[in-house]
Amino acid sequence: MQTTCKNKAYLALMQTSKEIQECIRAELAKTDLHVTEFSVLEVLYFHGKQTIHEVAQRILVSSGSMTYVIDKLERKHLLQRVPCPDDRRVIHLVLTREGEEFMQSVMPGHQERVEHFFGSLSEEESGIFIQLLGKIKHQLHVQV
Amino acid sequence: MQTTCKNKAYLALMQTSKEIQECIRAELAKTDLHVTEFSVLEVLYFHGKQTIHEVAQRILVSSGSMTYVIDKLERKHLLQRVPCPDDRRVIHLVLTREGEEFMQSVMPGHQERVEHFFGSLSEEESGIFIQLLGKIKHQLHVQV
DNA sequence: ATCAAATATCTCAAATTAAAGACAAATGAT
DNA sequence: ATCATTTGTCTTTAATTTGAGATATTTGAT
Repeated sequence: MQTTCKNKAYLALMQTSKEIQECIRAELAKTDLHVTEFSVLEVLYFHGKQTIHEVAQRILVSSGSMTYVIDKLERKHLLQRVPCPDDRRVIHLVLTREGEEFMQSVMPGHQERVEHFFGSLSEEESGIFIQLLGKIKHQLHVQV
Repeated sequence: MQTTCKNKAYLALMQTSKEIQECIRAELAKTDLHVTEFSVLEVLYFHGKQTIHEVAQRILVSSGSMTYVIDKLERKHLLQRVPCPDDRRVIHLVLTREGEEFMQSVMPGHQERVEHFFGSLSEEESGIFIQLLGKIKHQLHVQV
């Protein structure tokens, strides 16, 4: 029944991320947004105009889910689909002014919460943590 | 548009865990099991007999999902519900012999994959990683 | 002993997600 | 220029998950 050190790391990683997701969900409940919706807005807020495909790759959801979640966000007037004139297959997503304002009002609290989550880590430890995650993430794409 | 160091850590954590989950899903596709089903089996495999409630807490899914997923696993003869005589509200989950054998056949490959994911980390780094996750996880339960 | 509150599981409806395939547009090889 | 391939989005269907409420049991206070 012995688990290796790597397995411990794996379990800790998966469980911690899930707990964080749960906290974020609870936080977002007040705003009538779900985690996936918020993730889309977050990408646009930080990176500006993006194609649907780009956003999907960043937040790792299927194209079907993207359509669904964009529909909802568009109905809430938080973002807009903008067809790309250069490539007619492509649709860009942009925050509406309302969406921008919404994010500006929500992000401070969100950031604060994130700061709190990682508050027990020193700057140095945060740096190390990011670096280790980078190594792991890189390794994921290395073929066996 | 500047993101803090902690926010980078947060995004890296969430994205890496999601990518890993995606890898695991792809791996499990061959076995006709879904991630949640496998997670339940994993808990039982490592910790032995557990109540439904205990498993739910470990893998962080709702009670409704537990019922659903246990039904499926029971139909596949991989585990059994065993009512607890001491507390008649409680139901224990135990791997069947078939379930035990299945896990024994699958775990080596799974472990190998996990080892691969974390293969770019030294033993020392893995230890640090676990330690940092522990700090973060602990902090999650600290009230603001 | 009684009763309110807490706990463990289940049920069912609604929301979310993924998976597969369809379609249109762009790309690249010939 | 043509055509197969790839890319980006959408549609549809089926599977999964949550959330709220129901039930049964236990616990703890009176």
